Amino acid sequence: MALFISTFVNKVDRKGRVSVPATFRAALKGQTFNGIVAFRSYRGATIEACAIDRMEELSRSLDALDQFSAEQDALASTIFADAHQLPIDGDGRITLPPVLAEHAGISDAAAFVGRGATFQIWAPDTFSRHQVEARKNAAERGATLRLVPRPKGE
Amino acid sequence: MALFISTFVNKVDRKGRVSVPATFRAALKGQTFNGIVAFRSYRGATIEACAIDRMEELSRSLDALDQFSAEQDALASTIFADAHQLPIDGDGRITLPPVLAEHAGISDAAAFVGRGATFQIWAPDTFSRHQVEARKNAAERGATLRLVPRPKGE
DNA sequence: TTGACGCCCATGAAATCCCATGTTAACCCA
DNA sequence: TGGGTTAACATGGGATTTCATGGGCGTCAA
Repeated sequence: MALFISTFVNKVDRKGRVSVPATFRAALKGQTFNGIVAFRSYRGATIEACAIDRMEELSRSLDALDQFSAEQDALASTIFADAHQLPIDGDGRITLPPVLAEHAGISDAAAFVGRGATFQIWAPDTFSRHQVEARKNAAERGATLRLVPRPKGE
Repeated sequence: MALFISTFVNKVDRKGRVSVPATFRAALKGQTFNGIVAFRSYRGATIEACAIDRMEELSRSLDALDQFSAEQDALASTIFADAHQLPIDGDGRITLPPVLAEHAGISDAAAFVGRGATFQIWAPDTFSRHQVEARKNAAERGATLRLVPRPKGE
């Protein structure tokens, strides 16, 4: 299972390219598609990203719903239609599509933020503000987490 | 596993030809039929499309319904009877049959919309309106998708 | 003959690959 | 432990290929 940890800030060059942090690339090894899948977050000014495996899982989950149902339709067009497949080039970089960069307010630098099985891409200053908020929030609410037992065979 | 992701808008030339997005073509590789299967959606002004493999799956699912039932008959005649096999030419294009183009209101451009295992073909402006709706719908209902565990051996 | 269709080629723009460089971090050896 | 060497990585720019798109030509059938 791919694990994305820590935060890295890299530059965006005039072609719109950014290096994907080396540790993230390592986590992506052995996928059927050498790259990431990215889409606009519907919760804020950030880009959500994950490996293609996760999309395959999502697709299977969609198949479990009734084909041609309204629910299936809404989810499919929200998740898959808006996603972008970003291949990683020989130098470990991706090119950010303008739509995504604008949504996140990214211009000359991008912050890669690990979230476990997925990660996010932020404009660095937007992220620092967000992080302060999130920490405060967690402290106030005394957020806790219960560990889920490991599935068999992993 | 074939996965159709993202949205691409391509032009329709005066012969009725459209380029199938390169990534979609890649997802279609290794099929028994080099092309797509397309039929009019009965839910809206769009064309449903998928690989030939998917039709075989649908056929199996259809067999699981009661033979001669109203539902089985409805699906069989809306999907299979209406389906067109559209071969992909040497330049990666298909020719849209007038019946389908008219149903979707497509004239000079077509939007290829990924939905995981399948995709849709829309008139670009019709689709943008639909997408706004779908997003709102998904957000309101807080629609989430329970991830289905990965099958063994994958 | 005319139109539908398949096949081939030309073109411009955009995406991708390739190489060069500086900088930082890891490593090794005395 | 400290200094020097090496390797990994991020980054910039140029070269090359892919891709979408337009058009032409021959074939076949109505």
